[in-house]
Amino acid sequence: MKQDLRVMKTQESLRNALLTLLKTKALDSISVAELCRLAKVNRGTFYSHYKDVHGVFKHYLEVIVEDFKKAYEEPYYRTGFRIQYIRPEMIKIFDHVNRYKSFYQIIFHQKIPMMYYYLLFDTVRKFMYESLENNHINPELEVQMDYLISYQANAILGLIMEWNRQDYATPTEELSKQLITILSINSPFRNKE
Amino acid sequence: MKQDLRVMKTQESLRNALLTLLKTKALDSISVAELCRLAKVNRGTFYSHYKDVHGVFKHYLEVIVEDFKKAYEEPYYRTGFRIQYIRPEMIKIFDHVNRYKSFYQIIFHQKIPMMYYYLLFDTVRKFMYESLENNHINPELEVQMDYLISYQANAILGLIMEWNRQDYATPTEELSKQLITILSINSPFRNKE
DNA sequence: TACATTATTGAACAGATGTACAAGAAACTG
DNA sequence: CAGTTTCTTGTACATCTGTTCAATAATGTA
Repeated sequence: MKQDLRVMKTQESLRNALLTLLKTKALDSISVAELCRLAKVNRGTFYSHYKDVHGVFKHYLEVIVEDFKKAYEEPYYRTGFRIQYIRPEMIKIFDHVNRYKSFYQIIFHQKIPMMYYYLLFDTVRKFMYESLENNHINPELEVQMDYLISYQANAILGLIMEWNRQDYATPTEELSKQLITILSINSPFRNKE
Repeated sequence: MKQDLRVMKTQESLRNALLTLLKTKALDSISVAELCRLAKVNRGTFYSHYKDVHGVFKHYLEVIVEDFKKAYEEPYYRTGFRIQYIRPEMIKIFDHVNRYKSFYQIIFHQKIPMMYYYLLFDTVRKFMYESLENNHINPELEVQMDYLISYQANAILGLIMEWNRQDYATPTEELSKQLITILSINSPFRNKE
């Protein structure tokens, strides 16, 4: 049983309308009414498909997360996460973010709800979880996986947020070089000795 | 020139009403109209003080950030950030978050705008910036301060978010122990060898 | 205390939200 | 192709938003 043609038409129309509106105004300033007017969809119909405008936007995020996963899961990544190999892995991620920066700018915006951030956070966490499993590291250390993963995953997102804050001025190559340097620092705030 | 008494009364009334409403419903479900009804403040008056309900909530966040800073800036913290001394520093922060967890639960909620997260992020970044300056580390390494700081600051927030996700089940002592262990791992995903 | 200043109120407005329901239109199914 | 199912539409309603404005009340000050 496939999708009803009318449903597909309605949703596609709303998605196109959102893309059009996003060219000229911020996501959080787009109302359901405005979106429906442009898409020529009855407002009642809208509410039978989505809860709010974010519901429509979420569709794009799913596409992006899909690309994110693809960028990450290419065969040679499965080699692990050792520091000397981190560059080719990360540059792919940074390339991905760079490719979709117009969306990341929206997602990271002050007025946008945390839900999108969590989607990214969870995606990165899942990647790291798999990496850690494959490499079964530090069984002697008493670290709760969840904390280690959340620490590392959010650190990467912190890097990307900084990149976003600087309007993606840093080239991806430079960014991954920065990451390598950061990772090579043993303890984050050690003194020189 | 001090504040007008009427202004103070209005704002206090709105703040109290918000606290009352937060006991029974989520921040994002509280409308300006409802808040004003409970506070017995004219809606027009509301808009001459705040832009929306978040404007009122922000006041509490300022109080919390103030406490955060106090928790961080106690004299002996100025000793630096070396790994062996990180425990007493961090436990204070974790204690702070634990003390205000009902607020952090709100801030970290899916539907809440990123603005509060940025406020935390910026606060932690500022702390780290000062720590790094005092300890003038790795001048030989070519790291852009901004990236290093955003990486580290967001990593800590990742830890706190994970704590929040687990409903603050982990005791603060255990959490700071986890942090020490994580920091002691040289590269985040090194293989054992 | 009297006066000038400033804040609050109430009312009104156009537009938005979220929900409901009957009537009509479009799509699937045999 | 006909019939049934499902979706969309139009309309309506109560409530909320954000803004404006004149009238009124409270405050600070000379």
